[in-house]
Amino acid sequence: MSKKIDPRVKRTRQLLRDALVELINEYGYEKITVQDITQRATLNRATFYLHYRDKLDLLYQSSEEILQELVASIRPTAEEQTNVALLQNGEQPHETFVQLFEKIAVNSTFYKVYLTEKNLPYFSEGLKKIIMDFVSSGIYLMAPDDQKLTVPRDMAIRFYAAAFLEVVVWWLENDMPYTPKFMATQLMRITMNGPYMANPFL
Amino acid sequence: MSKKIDPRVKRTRQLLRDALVELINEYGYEKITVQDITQRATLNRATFYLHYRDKLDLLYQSSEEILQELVASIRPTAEEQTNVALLQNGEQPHETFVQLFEKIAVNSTFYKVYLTEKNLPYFSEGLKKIIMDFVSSGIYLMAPDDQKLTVPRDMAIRFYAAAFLEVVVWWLENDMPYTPKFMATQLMRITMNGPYMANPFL
DNA sequence: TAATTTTAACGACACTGTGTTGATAATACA
DNA sequence: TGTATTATCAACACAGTGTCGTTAAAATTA
Repeated sequence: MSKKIDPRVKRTRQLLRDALVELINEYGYEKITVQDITQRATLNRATFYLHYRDKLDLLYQSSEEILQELVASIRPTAEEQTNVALLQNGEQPHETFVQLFEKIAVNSTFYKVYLTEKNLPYFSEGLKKIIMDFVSSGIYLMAPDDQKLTVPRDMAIRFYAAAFLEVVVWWLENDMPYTPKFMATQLMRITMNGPYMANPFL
Repeated sequence: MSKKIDPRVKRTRQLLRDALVELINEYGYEKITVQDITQRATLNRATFYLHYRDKLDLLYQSSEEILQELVASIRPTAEEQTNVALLQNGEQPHETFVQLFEKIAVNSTFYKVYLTEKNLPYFSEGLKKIIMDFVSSGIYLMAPDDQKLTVPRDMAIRFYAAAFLEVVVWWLENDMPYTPKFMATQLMRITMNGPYMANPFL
């Protein structure tokens, strides 16, 4: 049951999504109107409403599409899901996060706009939730028992998810000065060892 | 040179700011209009424009006021600013963060609305910047030399600032289940020791 | 207290952007 | 080729904005 999509529909939606990214980048999400979007996409304004309810709906569907694609592209290896030793090593990058940075690097122009634009609905929150899932299963693997945690579990999950997301944004804002692998290594180091080098006098 | 403020002006602005918080809490920032705000404040719509340029301007000035008040209320002790030993102890809460949580607790209804409302302009970013300053000076005190850091300095600052902010939001969303002192202690523990209890087999 | 200044209230206005509709033209597909 | 489907276009009512001129109320000053 292959449902064929009218190529005109596909074309129109792509034009609208591309126009949205461009205009957010140029003027910011709040400033732009449906009129602006359709004008940039060289489409009639009424056509917009044949596909999306409003500006927010267009943004939401665009965001979902990209985030779903990200999740689908990150498949943790079976070994990594069970091998605790890999996670314990503070110098060994976590493969999931290497893939995360790599995938973002491929679509970096898109991610940069959607993540660095302040107060853009949905996208940052959506990515944070995805990262929370990764963090949550990572912590569970290392410490299935709450007593092995230094702080309440849900606090720890949100602590690191927000921190990781912020580092991703930092990386994009600075035009990706390091490789995905290096970034994943850094995240692992700061998480396992904290901000300071081990103090021999401690 | 004491500049006297007309009490009518003070009253009007307070009414508008209170109405804004209420309506954000009830309907969300995006949904509400200047009309709604003045109606809730029992003021004429034209009066609004005598004091603020638009809805965003009202939000911005309200946010600035609260954040300035927060900064002013947090005065680090001289000892804390120089005594590295206090910071090194992972079980001793940092006094700055105790005060931060305490101040937020006092105005918790306001902070809860402004911090948990998604995509509210200015406020979260403003608080994050304030926390970044605290984190930055804390890290500088512990590690004035970059070689003593596990990751690049600006990356570490943003990592922890975002993480701390997220924990504050988590605390408010869960209706402050722990005391400010406990929260500050938790932040210190997870920062210095990481998420997992020290492993004797490591 | 009385006079003067400042601010709020009110009604009206043009303007922008929205969401929809009905008719027509263009495109896709069987 | 014929039949859907989709896009275009002009027009419409509507909601919200920002401003203006006038009038009323309140605060400050003499």
